[in-house]
Amino acid sequence: MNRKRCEVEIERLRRFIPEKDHFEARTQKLISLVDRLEEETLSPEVKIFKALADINRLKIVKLLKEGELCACELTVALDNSQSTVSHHLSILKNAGVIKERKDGKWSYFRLSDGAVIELLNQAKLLMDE
Amino acid sequence: MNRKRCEVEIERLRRFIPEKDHFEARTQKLISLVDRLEEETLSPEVKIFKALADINRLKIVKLLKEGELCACELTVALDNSQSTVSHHLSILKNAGVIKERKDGKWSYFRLSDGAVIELLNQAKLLMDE
DNA sequence: AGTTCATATCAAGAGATTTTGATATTTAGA
DNA sequence: TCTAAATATCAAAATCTCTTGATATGAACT
Repeated sequence: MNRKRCEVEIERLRRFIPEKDHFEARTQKLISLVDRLEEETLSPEVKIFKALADINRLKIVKLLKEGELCACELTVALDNSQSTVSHHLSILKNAGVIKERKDGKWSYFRLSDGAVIELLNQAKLLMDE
Repeated sequence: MNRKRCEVEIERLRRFIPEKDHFEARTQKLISLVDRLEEETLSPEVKIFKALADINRLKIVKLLKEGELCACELTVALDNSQSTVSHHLSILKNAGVIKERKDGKWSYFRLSDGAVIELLNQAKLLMDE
């Protein structure tokens, strides 16, 4: 969002809003808010939400709430192909939602933080409301 | 996930795990967990995460944290086309993340609940960790 | 060393989402 | 009633994401 364009737009919008002072305040607030929204800050957040925005990955996360599981157990549980599960696990790991521990030929996964559970709880709260 | 297939898999896995009793307990737990994961319960949650899994929609939500804004203000702020913003707003509304109030020819949007802000806070917590 | 199993990676196809431009709908005001 | 503005909707193109099947890698066991 570039500031010049925004100011041009303010001029345009100004014509349609009766209380000019109030409008002035609104758009000023808007401009400063947009300026503070940096894409670099937002993309790790998008990554987390993207990671949770899939039914298979959400199932994985819910299974891991109860404790550590290996990739092979998750493959059985989800009834998906091995490569699909591996792909989903890498997306979750990449987003920082889960952590991996290797033991011989097995890979064990666990939730990386209690914040994940809180995230799910808040989503449920919003859902039920 | 069907139970019979799961039990066949247990037989297969049993051969690779030394402590049979421990394994038995693990897989039993796994079976009961999977049985409790219903797709119907999970999809509204997926919908919420999908709604937040886009940089433009996340920007909208962050702008709305500070208060109500109309669609035209959001269009200016996001520097996107009118139809794109309208589309993103309808996805957020549909997921229950935002609420709409119509006033004349304007549509004003606001976060539907404090849970949305908490959701973002938890994501940030996870991100920073 | 050779085999087997667990997991990762890759390329291709199927499917979903996002953006765009055009066109509708609704509301306010002349 | 006519016009202009705000928003919604639609179809098509562009872009992602998911799944699959094939193959690669690396650990454990013989």
